[in-house]
Amino acid sequence: KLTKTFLKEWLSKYKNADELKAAAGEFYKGKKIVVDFPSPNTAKQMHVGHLRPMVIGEAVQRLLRFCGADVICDNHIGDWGTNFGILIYGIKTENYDLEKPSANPLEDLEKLYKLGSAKAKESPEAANAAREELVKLQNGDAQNTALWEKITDISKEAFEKMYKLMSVTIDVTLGESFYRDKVERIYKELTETGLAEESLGALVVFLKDHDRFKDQPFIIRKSDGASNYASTDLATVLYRTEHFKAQEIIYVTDARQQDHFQQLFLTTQKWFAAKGYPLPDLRHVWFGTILGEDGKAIKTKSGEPVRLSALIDEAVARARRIVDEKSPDMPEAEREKISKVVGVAALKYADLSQNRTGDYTFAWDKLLAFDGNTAPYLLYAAARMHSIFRKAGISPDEDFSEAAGELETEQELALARKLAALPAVFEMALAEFRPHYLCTYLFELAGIFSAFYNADKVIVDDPAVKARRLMLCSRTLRILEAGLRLLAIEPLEKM
RNA sequence: GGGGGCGUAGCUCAGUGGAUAGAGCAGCGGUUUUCUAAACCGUUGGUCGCAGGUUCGAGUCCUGCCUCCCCCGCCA
Repeated sequence: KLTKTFLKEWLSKYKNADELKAAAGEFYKGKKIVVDFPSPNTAKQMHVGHLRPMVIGEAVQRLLRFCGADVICDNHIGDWGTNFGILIYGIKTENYDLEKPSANPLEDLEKLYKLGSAKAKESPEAANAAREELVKLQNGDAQNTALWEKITDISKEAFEKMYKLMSVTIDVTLGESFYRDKVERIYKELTETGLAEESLGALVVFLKDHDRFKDQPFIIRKSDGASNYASTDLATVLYRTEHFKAQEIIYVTDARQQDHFQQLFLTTQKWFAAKGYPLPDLRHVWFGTILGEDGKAIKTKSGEPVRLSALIDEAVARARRIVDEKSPDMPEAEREKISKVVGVAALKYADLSQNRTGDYTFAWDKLLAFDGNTAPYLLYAAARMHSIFRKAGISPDEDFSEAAGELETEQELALARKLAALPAVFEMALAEFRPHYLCTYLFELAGIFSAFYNADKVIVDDPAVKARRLMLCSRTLRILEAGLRLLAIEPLEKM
């Protein structure tokens, strides 16, 4: 039971995001953490499958930073592998000019890959030619290297646009190609320490004291001698430990990779222990699948993954229709800006508000519903708070605590109690990196505020009542906005 | 066969061993001369997949079973 005095003191103490951050900074105080996300593959357009790693990863990294961690967001792109042989083969057989301007170069590359892939399936000659292109690339052939670099540039440029649109933070981009020359050391050290062994021509790790992984191999070098996901991931752990001095590494990927990361973590533990390397905390923050109405992973009618850009366009268009309907008097430019913010925010929030370990059903109506536990509801609540201060001609940054009288009404107390509950929310959201706890809190906060807003008028004659209600509005606004920003949603002042 | 996840109101989902299991949507009924009605208030709706067990107390922990989704040697 929190007394009125305690609540008043709490509200007087934590006035804005900076003060909350200073207090929250104790949680992770200076801890060096690498967050691995969203890590897409190059030469492909982003699709609906990239939504979750982007929004969950970004929310997690922002929460960590807010709580005092020293974070590096490392975008571990898939820019190396067997598929480049087929792609280069496709580019060459079609005489495609990568320098030629195109409305959607990534879409062109996808088509070329499909073409090359189809040909390689049809004829052994084509399959061989594709393999040769790969070997040439791997051996540093000038022409193929130039093509590969251009493909990477085109991909990165397209990704940058998406990151900007989605407010995704990238500190470094060290993809799989970066670790090309770093895998030899992995083979050597894992063999030396007796962890890796030859099996069916491949180099594999069997974790002998593990019920399952004693028989299920962790393949770290393929039988053709090439590296794979496991090799580069091992090299990456080492690099992050040695170069970044990472104390914790967080991988944000889908649930299907759980076995991979368990094997990676267990192997790393044994390997680092044998070599005396400092072992960072290794965490796999995994998430479920976005399902279609049929209960299967979402696809378009033709069976293709839904483009992320198409999803965003649709969200913004739907937001626009609502803005036009609700605020017809607003200037065109402002309606456009609000639609963009609301549409993207709705898309992100629909994902973040779900417990990440479950699958969830995608439905346009639900994803873009502006009722209930959604971004528009929260944004609207914040906009109304701003409106109060605008109408009153007072800044929300003023300190109202001196003039504020004791909290009185049921709604005032409910709001104050909810505000003071914030620290527990951080604890919960961070314990297992589940941003939906923060979403639930913000939704409840906005709901209690709305009830308060309806029941207790803020701009009243009594100066003590007015001051304490303005104080409540100011604190609610600052916490709501800070919370939205942690979810990478930029609040609006009007809508 | 082994492993992971899911199963809670008509639908979509929350739920930290603790009180009479919650929200949104849908349904029904209200609220506006008053700071933005994208709001608020009230109300209908539950064998928490099934069966045992532990506990003063289980949606939550343990065991077994069932449905569905996913993973399990050269993709990432």
